[in-house]
Amino acid sequence: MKWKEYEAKWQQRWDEAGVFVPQVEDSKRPKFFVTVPYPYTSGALHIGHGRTFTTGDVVARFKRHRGFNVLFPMAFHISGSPILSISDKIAHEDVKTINLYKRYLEIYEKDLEKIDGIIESFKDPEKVAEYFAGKINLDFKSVGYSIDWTRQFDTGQPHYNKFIEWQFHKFKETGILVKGSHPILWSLKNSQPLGEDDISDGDVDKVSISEFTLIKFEGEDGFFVAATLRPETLFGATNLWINPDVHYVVADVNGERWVVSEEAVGKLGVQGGSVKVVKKERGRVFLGKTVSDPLGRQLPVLPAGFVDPDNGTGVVYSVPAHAPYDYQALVDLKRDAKFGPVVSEIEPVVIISIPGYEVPAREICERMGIRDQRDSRLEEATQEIYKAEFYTGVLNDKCERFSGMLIQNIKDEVKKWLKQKGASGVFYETSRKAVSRGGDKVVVAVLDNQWFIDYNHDKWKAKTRKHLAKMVILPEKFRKLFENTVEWLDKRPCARRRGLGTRFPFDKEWVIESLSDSTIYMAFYVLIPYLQGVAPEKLKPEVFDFLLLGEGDAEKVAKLTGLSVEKVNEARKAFEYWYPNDLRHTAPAHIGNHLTFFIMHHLAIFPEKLAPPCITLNEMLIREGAKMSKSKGNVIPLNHVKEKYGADLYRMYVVSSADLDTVVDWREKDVGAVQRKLEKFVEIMDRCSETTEREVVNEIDRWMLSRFNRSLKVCTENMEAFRFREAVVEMFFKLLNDVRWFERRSEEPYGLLRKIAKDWLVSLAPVIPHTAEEYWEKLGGGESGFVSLAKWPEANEKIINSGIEKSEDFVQGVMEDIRSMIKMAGHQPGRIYLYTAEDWKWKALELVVKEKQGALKHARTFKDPAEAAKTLASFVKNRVWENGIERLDEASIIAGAEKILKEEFGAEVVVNDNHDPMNKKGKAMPFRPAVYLE
RNA sequence: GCGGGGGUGGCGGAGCGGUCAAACGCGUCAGACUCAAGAUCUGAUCCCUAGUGGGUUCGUCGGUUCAAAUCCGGCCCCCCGCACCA
Repeated sequence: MKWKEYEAKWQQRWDEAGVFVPQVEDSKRPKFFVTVPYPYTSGALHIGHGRTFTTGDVVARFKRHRGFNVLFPMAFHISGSPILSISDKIAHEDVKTINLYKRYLEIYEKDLEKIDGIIESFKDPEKVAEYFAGKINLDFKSVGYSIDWTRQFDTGQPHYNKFIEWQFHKFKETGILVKGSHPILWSLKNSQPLGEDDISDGDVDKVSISEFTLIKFEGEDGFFVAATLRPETLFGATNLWINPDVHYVVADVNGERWVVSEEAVGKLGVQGGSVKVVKKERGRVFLGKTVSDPLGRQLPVLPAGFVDPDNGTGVVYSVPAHAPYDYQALVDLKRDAKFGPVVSEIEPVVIISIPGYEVPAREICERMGIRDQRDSRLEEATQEIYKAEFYTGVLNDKCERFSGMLIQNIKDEVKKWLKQKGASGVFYETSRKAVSRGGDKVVVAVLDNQWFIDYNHDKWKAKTRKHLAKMVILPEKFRKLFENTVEWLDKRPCARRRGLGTRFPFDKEWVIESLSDSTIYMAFYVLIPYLQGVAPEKLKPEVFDFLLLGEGDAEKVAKLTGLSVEKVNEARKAFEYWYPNDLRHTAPAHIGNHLTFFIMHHLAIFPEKLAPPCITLNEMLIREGAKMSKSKGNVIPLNHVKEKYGADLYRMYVVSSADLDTVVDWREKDVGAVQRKLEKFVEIMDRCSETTEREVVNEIDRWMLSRFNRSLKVCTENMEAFRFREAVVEMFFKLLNDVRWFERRSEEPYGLLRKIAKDWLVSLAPVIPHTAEEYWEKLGGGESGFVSLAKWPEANEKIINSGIEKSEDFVQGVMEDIRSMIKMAGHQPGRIYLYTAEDWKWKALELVVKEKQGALKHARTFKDPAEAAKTLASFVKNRVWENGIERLDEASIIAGAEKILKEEFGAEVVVNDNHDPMNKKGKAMPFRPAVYLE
């Protein structure tokens, strides 16, 4: 295909001419600063990622045509743990990872020999980042993004680190940075935090952290510590359960003596406790003993096989009235020789009232016919009771101060109360049993000295709500998601133990978390041209204070950095010129974190006028109805676009096939349809470039120009409103159909089309820039520079002519009628007679348009009042006034369309002839001539 | 569970109070071109009807209105997010 050639050609020319590298200007030309989040460089990007960047590029290009000085920069994100994990895995010869990356490399490397060497280099994480950054850069160029690459950086660079350090200094000054402890998923074996990616099946079956309440039961060996998710059930406890066959330990925990399972003691050790094991015992050793609960009651310790030593503490208190497992275990134990007598004295204590139950656990076990405590249906029974109790349960008078309260309201209250009594603590457990990809068990650890960003700090949220209300969010339906996110954001850890990025400035053991280091970096794009020559260690916070906030003075910054005072002032001026970031465009997936941080961090540091004014979003892209994923093997890398489809086809498809808030479905068949349209467009442009421009000679020429200007008007309005699909459908697809019609109707279509060809090219240049450049040059536009920088055409309203368009609609309507009649008749006519409506029918129509229902009373004034009444009534029924009907000279319009009618039907067309054997004349209505075929 | 978004023809999807039997595309059918296939072009594609007319449709059940795919309420179903993950 020829466009492969010209796409590369124009990309190179743009590059050489620096077309997309803007300068700070003093002129009145307004600036427009647009960003799309920098990609994470752990692998190849695919056409789904490309959708977002393409949309951003369309905006950037459109704004350029509209006279803005546009800054559209790009950088690369390498912060966080994924790239590090990849390197680690490759260094450890992880076959799966190595194969995955080999496949990635095959996308880019023709020379397969080189792949092993590159993989080898990936043992260094920086090489991974560097490699993919380089490739993504080329991918982006290959689809024609109008990016200013002179500002490219990555988030591991020392200059960037200094900038992020400054950001956190600011956070500290404002008081939003706080310190505390925090639970995370952890590998006990490697003493390392585990992210979703590190956990086996972590992506499909998420592991979350559950908070258990520890409750202490005092016995002669120390405290038996039970872990529960439902501390309020303590009031109904009747005994403790211990698994007789597993190992328990007696240990010193924070100065107290505790009895817990062997598994639990390891977990306690990483949850902030100081733990020392005193001795290890089989569970059965403790059976039959008595403990006292926090309410002062004496409870027996009994055996139960269902107790899992690896869930919670392996010590469970029994609530037989409400927990089916507990109830059934007691029933089972009644038959036991040793414990039977003790058990028979135990009565379930009902503490929660729910409709339909007296003693819920007993009734459900009996109803379901549970056999024993190994019965698998106990799980189901438990769920049912728990659910009912959570939503409808009310604590009864056995629950002291909590009686009468709803379960769902009191959990935290009970925890607080138990804590005050000194009878409880907190224990974290994973929501499911999980192992890391390396095979070690996943537990929960509590990190002390964790740094948080406190999103609830002071007036921050109030300020955010206020600003958000003023922001433009498009599509508007995503606004609610922002509002909700602002509400639920709480303290969020912002430093991690592991990962690439910027060291936490107040504690260098930590690394700034990767979402928190990419929220105000748009400012860095503005500064980077000025900072590149400065040694990073010279970039003290004072430097950024001046450049970004105007605090301090240029002389001091010049001294600190070694830059000249002029240069420093220039940098400050650049920032004042470009900021705020007029538009941030990305995917809705980021609303729940990145985008909201983006807004809030700006508000925390900058004056409100520099906070983001506008965010636009586009949905994802799927392929043939299915999500693209590595495992399905249906991913199309962005790199394949230029070879397989061509950049302009890809861009046109992505923009035209769905609105921003709708998923794009990449369907090969539909892509082919768009391709044919593009080919048609190119063919028209070729013809235009081979012809000389001619003047308007007839109505059909006027029609074409009217259509063009109308489309241009609609297109411009939609582009301005970010409705790109609509804009392109109008300016490309509909207009192509019009041109096709015009080709049939006009003797010399291309001479006339040449008049509008250049404007047409500019209006499509944001979407198909390469084709636009190519034909811009062919049509002689090149003398005035690149089409990418051409002025957007203005629709000429004076040329838009509804009357002419109506006439043409009329011709098409007549053709349709004739066609359907021929179809019904089943044979070709030799002659087609058309009869237009008589004058009085037009008068009737006009009367109804003017007087609506009132027109009916004028029936008498017509020659044939009965006929007139019927006609008037039908016009009223059809509410004809809503269309603002204008009278057409139908006979002469048909005469003007003689050529196409003849061509189409291969028959002579006769208008208003006296020959009317079927008496059709009377059937004619305005806009609907009667037809007789002969 | 909480929060958000949706359910339109054989399919993907526009439409979001009247010009709607519903854009555009895919698929299917017919015709043209071709030795033929493919591509391309032209047309048809809810049902009835020698035509501009009638009938039944937009998850489901109701309601508001002269008028509803479009507004309101109930119900059913699907998708997405819920934090330390980029």
